[in-house]
Amino acid sequence: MAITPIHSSTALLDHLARISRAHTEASLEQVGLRPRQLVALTLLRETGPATQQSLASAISIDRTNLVGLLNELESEGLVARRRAEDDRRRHIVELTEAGASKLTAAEVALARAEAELLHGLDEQERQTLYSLLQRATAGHVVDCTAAMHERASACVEAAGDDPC
Amino acid sequence: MAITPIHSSTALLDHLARISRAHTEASLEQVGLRPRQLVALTLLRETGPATQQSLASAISIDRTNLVGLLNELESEGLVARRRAEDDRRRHIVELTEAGASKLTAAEVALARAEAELLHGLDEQERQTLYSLLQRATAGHVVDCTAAMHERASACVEAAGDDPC
DNA sequence: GTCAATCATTTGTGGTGCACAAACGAATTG
DNA sequence: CAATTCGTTTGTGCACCACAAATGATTGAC
Repeated sequence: MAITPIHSSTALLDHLARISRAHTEASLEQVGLRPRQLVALTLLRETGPATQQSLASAISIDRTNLVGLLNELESEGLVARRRAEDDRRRHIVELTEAGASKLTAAEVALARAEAELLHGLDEQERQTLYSLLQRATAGHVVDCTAAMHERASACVEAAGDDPC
Repeated sequence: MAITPIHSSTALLDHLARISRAHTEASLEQVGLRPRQLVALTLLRETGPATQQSLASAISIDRTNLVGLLNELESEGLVARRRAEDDRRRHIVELTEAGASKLTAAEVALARAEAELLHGLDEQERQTLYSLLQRATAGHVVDCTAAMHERASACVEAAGDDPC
């Protein structure tokens, strides 16, 4: 008989995300980012340049709310919008170098807050958690073919840009 | 040299919690609970009867917001408030049988939505995720001694109440 | 060349959840 | 008896969000 957990992760996810927000908000403020901006920059780094449609889908927000989010990030030079060459209706959004730096700085700033947040877990377990979260969220990214096309040509440029 | 993840879990936690909410809201609505209520009932089950102060701390919400939350849960018979015998200023909040049933029903209803949410993980990984989330959140529960005292006497009554 | 459809934008409304503040009454403590 | 604690009430404002309608630029089908 298959063992399935009778208790669901939903409430705990919600709860931990909320505790996380409380722990990390001061660090994020120091770096000058808000939670939603951090998520957007993180997903943009992971997915690579994307259309607004695919980015909205990846972040799971309404495209009208995405416009405002990108306006803020663009006005700070953290992302850039440019017209797709093959369809000028579309914008391709990409992380700028300033954005990548800011994201790295944010993660450095968050490290201590996150160590506190996850103090009940050891180092190995923290890495397991990150990996599981990454794979769970990766299962929900939707790529439009146009964005995939752009990514193919952007990959070469981005190859030397890995923040590791 | 210790390897520490350069990327933090904060953004992914936030993101997965948000996707989770989108996936599970229909199921929760069917059961007649809101996300915040689910979290409160879940933590109440895990911590046992608690003062409002310790519950607010466990859920990480302002005590003035907790009042409204408990009013809703109490009016539906899902929790009960009673005065602490040794300090009538305090209320002890506990899950009722109706509340425990509703929570179990909610988890059953959420099972499919959660399977979709976590389709990128296998069964073992889902259980690992649950365990890590539980231990990460457990590290943040603050118990007042009065609540602990109440729990000692409530434990015997609750022993036959485990929904497993 | 025209028209329908698409992409992004703008403007707007209303909602949830939340932090924070001030004030209050009941109850406890010293 | 006064200070403190616990919970409550009322209030404000913010971040984030879903949803709707309308618009202009652009593309694609015919």
